[in-house]
Amino acid sequence: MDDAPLHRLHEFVRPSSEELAALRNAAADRLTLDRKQAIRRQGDRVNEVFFLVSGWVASCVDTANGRRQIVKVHLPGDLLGVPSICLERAAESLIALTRVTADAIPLRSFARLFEEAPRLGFAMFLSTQQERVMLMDRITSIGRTTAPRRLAALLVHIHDRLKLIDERSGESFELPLTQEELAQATGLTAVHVNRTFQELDRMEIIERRDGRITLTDLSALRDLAALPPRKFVREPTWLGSD
Amino acid sequence: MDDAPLHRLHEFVRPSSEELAALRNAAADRLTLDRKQAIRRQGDRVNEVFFLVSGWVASCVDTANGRRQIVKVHLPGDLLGVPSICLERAAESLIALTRVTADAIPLRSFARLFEEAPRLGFAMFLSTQQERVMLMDRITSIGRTTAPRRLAALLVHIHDRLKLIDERSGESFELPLTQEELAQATGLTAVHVNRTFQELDRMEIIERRDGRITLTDLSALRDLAALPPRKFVREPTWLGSD
DNA sequence: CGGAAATTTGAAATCGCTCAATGATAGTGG
DNA sequence: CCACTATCATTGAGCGATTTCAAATTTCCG
Repeated sequence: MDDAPLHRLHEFVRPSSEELAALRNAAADRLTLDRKQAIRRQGDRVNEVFFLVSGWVASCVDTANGRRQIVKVHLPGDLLGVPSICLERAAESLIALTRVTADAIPLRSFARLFEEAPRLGFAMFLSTQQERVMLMDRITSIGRTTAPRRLAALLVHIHDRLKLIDERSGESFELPLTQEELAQATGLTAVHVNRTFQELDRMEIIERRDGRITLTDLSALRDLAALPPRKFVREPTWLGSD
Repeated sequence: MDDAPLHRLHEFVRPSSEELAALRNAAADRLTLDRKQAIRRQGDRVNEVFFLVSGWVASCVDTANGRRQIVKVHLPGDLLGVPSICLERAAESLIALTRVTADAIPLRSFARLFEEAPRLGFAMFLSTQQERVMLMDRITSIGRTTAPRRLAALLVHIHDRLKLIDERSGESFELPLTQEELAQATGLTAVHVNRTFQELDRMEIIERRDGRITLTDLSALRDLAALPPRKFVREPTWLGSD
């Protein structure tokens, strides 16, 4: 009956059943969108956040001169649009990368969660810090590394997150991003992403076949990415006993 | 007696005197460091966060192949090292850009703030979302724009933040970053930062003289940066009346 | 099957990097 | 107060990674 994926904050605390109920109740209506459609657009008034039930979504920032950066690729279980709650108008567009279903959570309900389930609030705080670390790593990858490393970092990142969602997920998965979208995520050009893919192919550390990608040599790919390893805490001791 | 700058979360709520007291009490010991010294290093065990009392600090991520990205330039009033609370080992090094004084806040005390002053907790949540937006904008700047635009974006960003701290601060200020450090922040090379500065000089939108920089044509600089305008909310209505 | 979208290829241009050297500035100790 | 040193800023030349533009091919989808 409840087909919802595990919420991201399960990574940090194990929510009680009341807390889970509070989360469920917060959602107002459910959206369904096709690939390429916008859940909401940069500049829109901020009235809600979204819980991604199924499908992939990109958070995009568009510059004044019409260039688009994908700042985050969201997988099921993610909260979408949270950064913009501190703004009057949305910082990012939320664009469906696949067919998507998402639940809208009005800001008022979202804020109430913090009062009604403070532990959950703190878990969300931790989860946000995790997002910050991932953004920092992404900046580092884009700012300081070459195209093959950037692509490697993105692939490894997605791989690791898929694994977190589904333990059975292996080194082979569907990658529903076009090369144009991969370019927007890595700060490159579609053309150059294409050539870089071929380079990784040639090095035999990845394989591509009809929309699927296989990370043939995951550790080589990880080395190439050159990002520091990140080990996230679960139920940190300093959180206190209660 | 209390020379501490306004805490960043003042941007979102006006804390009560009890809340301010709780904040003050959370701090354990005060550190003083010289330029170039590390408050704490990437990979260190995470035991505390820091409140920056005076001076500038850079949050840096180092790649496995020895390159450094400055992911954030901190000004007085900032909390330092918060992203790493979700990790066992620090994601970033905190490097003093000037002579610095900072208060260490043990994680246990930091967590207690959320229980004792929940409104403050929510303000910190909002403040973190603001950080996320700024990281997203930085990624966009680095991933999708040219060197002059990146430098413009950084300068405008710092200008705006200085203004927030001190209303009297104008378009002219000390910039205590070397060109090497500016390069690490913008994803460029020191050499190229130098040439880009000369270009901005020639365009007469900035002026440089002994460590000071003047944003001669702020709006031109803003246009050049090409980042979307961000208007942060104060005391959002959806936060509820109490 | 037809048309649109996505991938791939090639060639040329450009932006930013590397390397190496020179100047400028500031701090240090004699 | 000056010589000495280290750090930082600046310059030049050549190179290389990535972009741009344009076209060809393949894949996807209705």
